[in-house]
Amino acid sequence: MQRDNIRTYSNDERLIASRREHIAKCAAHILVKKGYDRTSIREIADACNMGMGTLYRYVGAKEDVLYLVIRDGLSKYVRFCEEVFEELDNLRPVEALKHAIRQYYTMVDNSQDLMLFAFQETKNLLPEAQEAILNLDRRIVEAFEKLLLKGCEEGEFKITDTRLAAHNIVIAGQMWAVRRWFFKRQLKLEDYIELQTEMILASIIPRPP
Amino acid sequence: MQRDNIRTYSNDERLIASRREHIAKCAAHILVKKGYDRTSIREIADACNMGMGTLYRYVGAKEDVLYLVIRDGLSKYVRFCEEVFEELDNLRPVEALKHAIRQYYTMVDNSQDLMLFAFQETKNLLPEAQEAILNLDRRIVEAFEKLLLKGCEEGEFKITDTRLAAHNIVIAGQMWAVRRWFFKRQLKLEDYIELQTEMILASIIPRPP
Amino acid sequence: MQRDNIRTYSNDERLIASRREHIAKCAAHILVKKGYDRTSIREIADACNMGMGTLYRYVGAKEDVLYLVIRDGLSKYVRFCEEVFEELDNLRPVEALKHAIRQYYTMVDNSQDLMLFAFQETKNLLPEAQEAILNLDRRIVEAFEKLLLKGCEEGEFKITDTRLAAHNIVIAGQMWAVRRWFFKRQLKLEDYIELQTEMILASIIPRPP
Amino acid sequence: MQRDNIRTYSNDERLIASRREHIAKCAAHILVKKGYDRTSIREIADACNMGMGTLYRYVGAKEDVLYLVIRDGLSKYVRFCEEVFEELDNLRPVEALKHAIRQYYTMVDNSQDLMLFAFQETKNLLPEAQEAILNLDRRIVEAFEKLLLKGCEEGEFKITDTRLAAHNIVIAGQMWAVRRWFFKRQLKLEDYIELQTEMILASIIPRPP
DNA sequence: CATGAATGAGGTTTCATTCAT
DNA sequence: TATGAATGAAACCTCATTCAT
Repeated sequence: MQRDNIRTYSNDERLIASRREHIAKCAAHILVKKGYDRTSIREIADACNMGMGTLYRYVGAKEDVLYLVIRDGLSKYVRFCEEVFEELDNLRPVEALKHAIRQYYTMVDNSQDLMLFAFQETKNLLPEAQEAILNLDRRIVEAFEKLLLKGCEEGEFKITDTRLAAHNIVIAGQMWAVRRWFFKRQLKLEDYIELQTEMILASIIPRPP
Repeated sequence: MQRDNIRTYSNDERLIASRREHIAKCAAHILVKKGYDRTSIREIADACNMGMGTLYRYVGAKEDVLYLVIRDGLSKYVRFCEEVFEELDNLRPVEALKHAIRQYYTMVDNSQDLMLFAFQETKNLLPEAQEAILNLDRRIVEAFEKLLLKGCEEGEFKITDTRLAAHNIVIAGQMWAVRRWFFKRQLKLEDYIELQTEMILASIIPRPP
Repeated sequence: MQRDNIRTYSNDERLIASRREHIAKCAAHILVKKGYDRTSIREIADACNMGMGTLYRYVGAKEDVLYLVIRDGLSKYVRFCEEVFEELDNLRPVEALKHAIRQYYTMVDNSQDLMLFAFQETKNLLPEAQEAILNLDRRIVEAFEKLLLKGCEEGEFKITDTRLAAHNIVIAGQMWAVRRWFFKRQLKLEDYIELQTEMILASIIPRPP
Repeated sequence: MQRDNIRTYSNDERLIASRREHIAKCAAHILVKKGYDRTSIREIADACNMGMGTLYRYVGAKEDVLYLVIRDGLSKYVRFCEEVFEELDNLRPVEALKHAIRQYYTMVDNSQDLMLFAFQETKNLLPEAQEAILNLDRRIVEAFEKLLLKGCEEGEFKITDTRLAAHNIVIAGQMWAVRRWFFKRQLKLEDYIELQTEMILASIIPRPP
């Protein structure tokens, strides 16, 4: 796996895909909870209601499970974002951005553990797999960038580097998960969204001369 | 260690401190390069030019080496920042902030690997040790907050939540290390600093009515 | 193990039991010969014709091997004694006791090494496991006590404290194993049995007024 | 040591002897409490208020400390017994034996821990050292045997094998230490002495025809 | 296709002993 | 003479992976 040319014992592509999805679903919880290195294959197999041998029919190495879990978890949200953002097309740019930020930050809040996990454990993947994960991240950034570009075109935003601006928006969202120890005591998600939105808008809405 | 009341076999506080510093210095490179879980005690000891037994005279467990490395690396920069920021006192707030950002981001750039490492591996520490590390982070945030508050008092900045704003500045800096895969291909540090400074200022400098 | 609720990786109770028996059998010789602390897990595994990992599937810690060996060895003999003593029911008390002593002392002689081993190493077990071992010892004492009590009832013995007397009989037998260095040079088992029997009887057969 | 031809760094025989006595005294408690294998040289040295290096000036190996402790502890009591038994010369044999038993059993009771320790750990000594320890045991047996022989000569005892009888007396005493778990719950030392004395006498006092 | 028993390399940690000071 | 820092062999134990069933 990971390289998508993993040696597998099965030839039924359909079965393989479905089993891998099952694995990604079931292994997520225990991996996220215990950490990659501290979770054994046995525990993963148990969590998947499989024998260890069976697990290895659909996965080439432990690392592959990690990849499946992260990819499955993140791509779900990427797709969700892309769909949601699509629907914002008929809103004014500022409104669209506000909605997008809210959606994204809420989504991050809902899957804090997974995000943090992906942040910490992606390093354990092979370079190719890492790249695949990072691409998911890129797609989110690009989705925001699209909104920003549209705003620029319509003259509502003034941004030197839209890619960077989009990036900052995404980062600020992820930080809600990664640095929750910092915020949680003094800030509610709702406040966080509001404050960050305010700051973001302040930095991209052109000021009168 | 970690709790700073580790069982040690030596009573010479001076020696312990110096050896631990040595360990923090020498272990950093290999730990950062290979990752905590993939580096064995034997490798760490070798990197420190010590026998394994000697290492364990100054450290209660492998985890302690991780703590030493992270704490040593980060605290060096925290102290550096605090000192540098002190000297910005006589500058106008905007200038002071610009300088501070430049200093901090440059510093992050210089110790990219360590920052990323700390980000990914702090989770392996005991809660108490984690807290100690996070406190270092807090001090940086507070140092920036101080600058922002001064700017607000002097009427040059207008910020709803200075803590959050300071936090965003720090995050953006750390992101240069954590997400270098994202930037490196298209942005030089100098550009990054300039662009981020621009966006940050835009979000905190009050606009004329 | 030891507590009989050891964490095991297998669920097949039958297999576990059979493997543990195998371990008890195979590990006995080397453990008895080299001593518990001086025998490594690797040696034990070799003696069992197993990989170390396999050994640990059926045992939670090295200590458990010790428990298995001692329990297996002793319980075999306890059962043997209880069965043999049962058959002495129709003999006159004096004859029954004589037979019992002979049987027990002979048995001790046959398993000298194990008895000595059990004596010396039981201290390494967890309290619960120690208790289990000591209970085996108690059963032997009780078996003898039953014979003594019967003799008292029938007026053939006169004993102030039957428990203590039974205890002495057992001790004298075990001493043949524990202190063989003392006896072996000057006494054959046969002589030892005869002399001890004589002294024991002298101390419990009432003398005519 | 042990072989009394240990390589030592000192030439001052007097100093060596005094240091070794010191070691035997100071190490006894911790060794008895924690067991030989579970006590480290460091702990022993600490207990002796010495550096580890210093300890090794007077001792050739860890085993030697064990030997010193056991020999020192036991010989103290052997000498005590021999002296006490000497003073019983003018008593009638029965009375003398009664006193001797009481003295010995009481002594065992006072040094239960050491006796048990010696019992369990002597096996860790070199054969020569084991022999030295066992000789101490022999001396006690011989002391009792002397009393028994005197009684036989004076016609008050009738014993087939005085050595064995003496041995049984000693064993019964040591059992108070070794099997305290068995007795302690139901028997006080005083009772134990009385009962054992009764049984011993019954087995050696000739009965009228 | 499914299973889990078996494996042994390799992990962390301890400790008896030496030797420079 | 006294010290204790340094050492590395060897201890116990885990676990990713294979393969016979």
